[in-house]
Amino acid sequence: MAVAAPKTRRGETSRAAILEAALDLFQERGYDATTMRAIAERAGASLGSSYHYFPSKEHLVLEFYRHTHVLHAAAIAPLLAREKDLATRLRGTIRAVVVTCEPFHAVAGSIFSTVANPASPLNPFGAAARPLRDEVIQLYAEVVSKSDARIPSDIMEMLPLTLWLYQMGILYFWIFDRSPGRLRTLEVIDETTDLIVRLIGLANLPVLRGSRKRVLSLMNAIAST
Amino acid sequence: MAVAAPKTRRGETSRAAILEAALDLFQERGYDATTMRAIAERAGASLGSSYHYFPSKEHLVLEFYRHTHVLHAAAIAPLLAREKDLATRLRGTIRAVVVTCEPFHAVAGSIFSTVANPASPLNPFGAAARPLRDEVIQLYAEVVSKSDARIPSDIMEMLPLTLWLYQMGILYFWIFDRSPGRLRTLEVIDETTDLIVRLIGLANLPVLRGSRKRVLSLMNAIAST
DNA sequence: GCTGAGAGTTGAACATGTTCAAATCCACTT
DNA sequence: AAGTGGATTTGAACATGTTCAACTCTCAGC
Repeated sequence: MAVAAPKTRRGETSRAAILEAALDLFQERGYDATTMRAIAERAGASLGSSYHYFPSKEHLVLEFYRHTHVLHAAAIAPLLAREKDLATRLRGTIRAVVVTCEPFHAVAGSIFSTVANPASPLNPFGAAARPLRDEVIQLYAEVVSKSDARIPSDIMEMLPLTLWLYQMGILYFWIFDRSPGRLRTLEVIDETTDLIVRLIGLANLPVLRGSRKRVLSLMNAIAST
Repeated sequence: MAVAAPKTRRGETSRAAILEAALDLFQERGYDATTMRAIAERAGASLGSSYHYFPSKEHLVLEFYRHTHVLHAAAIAPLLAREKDLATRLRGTIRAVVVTCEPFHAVAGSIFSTVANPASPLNPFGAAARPLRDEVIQLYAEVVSKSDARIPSDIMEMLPLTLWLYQMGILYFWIFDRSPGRLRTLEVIDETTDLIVRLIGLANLPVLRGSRKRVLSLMNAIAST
């Protein structure tokens, strides 16, 4: 593995060509059917060059995720700037996730299996994925904090991480969704986002205080591993 | 892929030798470091023979999983026969899962990624894995139904499936757990099983009725997909 | 213009999961 | 005993992710 940032203009061009070829081919054929040789060929580079800039095929998928994240963030920016209602912000954000990923639905399954593997450097909980993960969590922090909802600080603290996990759950459901226009996923999103906001409101009930504290401290313990 | 059940005594012997060699090597060296050639060699068979009985290396891992399920069911039988308290039954059952799987911790990542792969016919939500899945869910149905807890029927209906999902979550946490004796996982199990039982008790509160109905009907809708 | 060091490139070589057509074995029939 | 058909076994061949030592290119400093 020889991870290397390009240091010349020529290097930048090569790296960009390889990445673009990879993203295109992943969309066209899926992850498994895309060989490193095919990527190199389409990029007009050699096999070795690909490995000069990307330590492994899986690292190319990570770039793929980064790409969709950028698209997603751009897509929801107007909504987040305009809307103050938490349920609306959350629903719009999660809906935008599946809408943004829609072009990749056919290949999402094979990519998911790679990513779910705890041994993979791509694993969302691993170190390699940390910068991207933090960015996404930060996005959910903004969804919540710039809404007009009044949320207890202990919940507020865990909410972005929780919503990130929730988003992954939705994506997993979405992968299986064969309904036309992915309507079922959208319905589930509408129902669950509404439920989440409602349950946050209920968390202040005295009878729930004990469990709430326990749940939050448990999540804190797990997250700080 | 040429999946084949052995039809002679000789075939049974070969299949058993290959499986045993695989299980041994997985434990000794882990999944990645175990090559199909090494399995064949230790089994005294040829490379092609392994593929005659097991369509892929991952299928060998799946046999591993089936094996641990049998061990797990046997391990908790006495507890389930004796104990009536739901929290105790649940805690014991889940603890037994990770204790049973402990020798295979190093391989578990591959098992999980195999199982989580939406494209694979072995996916737990797919048809091929249905027998094993139903067996596990049935086991959780027994954990709940033969306890002395009084549980509303609508919750009772979704609980086994939910607990099966919960078990998968615990296993995923356990895979990442590097603490000595996997103590962190055991702590999380104790805390979460207790929380689950407590939350079931709270579900009857009038103020939670609405959300409870919505959550359950959502889960029903998802499960019946 | 020459040179050298470092950046970039190359493709052969390797390891390993998987396939497959041919060879071998064996229980049974005739 | 010879034949037969299916089960079993074999290992060479293939596909593909990855490594690496050698090669080429570029350009700053002289």
